[in-house]
Amino acid sequence: MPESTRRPAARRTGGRSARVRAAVLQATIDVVLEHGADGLSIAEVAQRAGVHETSIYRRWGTKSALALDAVLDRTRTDLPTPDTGTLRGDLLALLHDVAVFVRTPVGGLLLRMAVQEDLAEYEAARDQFWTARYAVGATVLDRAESRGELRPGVDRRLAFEALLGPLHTRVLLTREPLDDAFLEGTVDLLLAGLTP
Amino acid sequence: MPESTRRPAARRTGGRSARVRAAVLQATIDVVLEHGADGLSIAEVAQRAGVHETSIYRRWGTKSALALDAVLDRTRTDLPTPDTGTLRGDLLALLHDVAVFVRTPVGGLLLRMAVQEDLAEYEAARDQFWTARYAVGATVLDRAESRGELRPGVDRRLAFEALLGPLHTRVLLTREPLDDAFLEGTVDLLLAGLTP
DNA sequence: CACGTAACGCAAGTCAACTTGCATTAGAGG
DNA sequence: CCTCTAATGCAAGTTGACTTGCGTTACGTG
Repeated sequence: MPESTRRPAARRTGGRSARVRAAVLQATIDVVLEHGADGLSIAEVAQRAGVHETSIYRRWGTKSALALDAVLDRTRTDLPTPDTGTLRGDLLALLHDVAVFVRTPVGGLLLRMAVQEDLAEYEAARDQFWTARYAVGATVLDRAESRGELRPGVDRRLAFEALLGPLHTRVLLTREPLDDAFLEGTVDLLLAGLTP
Repeated sequence: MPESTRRPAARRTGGRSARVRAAVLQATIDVVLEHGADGLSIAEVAQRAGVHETSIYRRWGTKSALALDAVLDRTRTDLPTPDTGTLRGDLLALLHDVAVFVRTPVGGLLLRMAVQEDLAEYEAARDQFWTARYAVGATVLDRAESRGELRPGVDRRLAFEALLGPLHTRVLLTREPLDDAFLEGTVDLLLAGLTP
């Protein structure tokens, strides 16, 4: 039978598939929150979800892919766009929101998994995530410029990286605390610069 | 026999132990560079090093610990302290050196492994690493202050985090390229700040 | 409501990380 | 040179990630 006469291989959207997926992702989150990211066991997830191990392997393939999908499913990636009236207030609100998110168990896990390079299939998701975040930063900076609070010619992307970079460094590498002094210090340094 | 009468359990420093350690670490680096970090196999390392698997497991315990030890053994953690005569030149040289390092296979691997949290035993090494790096940054900033190039009251640690943070974000999260425009843009933004 | 098939259940097996108990070897100290 | 023992060699086993082949179920479609 020629391939062209067949239906376009309609996927099963609702019903059992959706139930299995929801149960597995929920069980995955539960296990990760209980035993940590390294304590994730496919066998335990399968048992809790009332599903056979094979079903998990056929749909997700690897443990990493399952964990990432579960975390992404629980993550609202849309960062609220602050509008406090001042650039300093907006940057501080942005940085604070991100700090709250990465201190969440799910948020911290997402950040650490994003560092792993073995998940080529999620490149699109990564690009979409950062594009959305950079758009929030650009909006904040555009508003500041229209208020005359921004030095002309500032690259939006560089500025946003300068805002979030120190936070990422602390969380992922040095593991120093994200206290208010750090958040405010980062924003004030970014606003004023190093030169007199 | 009371413990106090025994010799202080002299470790075998030279000889076979040292040879085995060197051979295993060299083989580990070779395998990682060939097959990538995920393609590291203890069996292959043991075979190449002419050593039994058990010896590796008894000394390093886990695959992660072995990989980290091999990378640290190959890493000169001392970052040269630049002295170009200007703050901008020094910051650019610092950032450039770090960029070159993290683009090295071993450097990139070290950075990614530092993110993993399951190696509690290496906390001391991490603290020492970052303390040394921050000292380099502080020296550069101190010299700039004595030349009158630095705004008074700048926190050394925050300034250094602001310099390296964007680079870490690009390498680990967004995976954008580390071209010269990025390095110079980051330094110039840090120097001038966002405000007019 | 009947049919086709995507998705699931089940059993069996592969592979590599990691463990354990015991024999053997080779440095370090006397 | 002799002894003690830390470190290695060796064999056997455990565990969990991941695969494969096949029969079964239940959702989607006519």
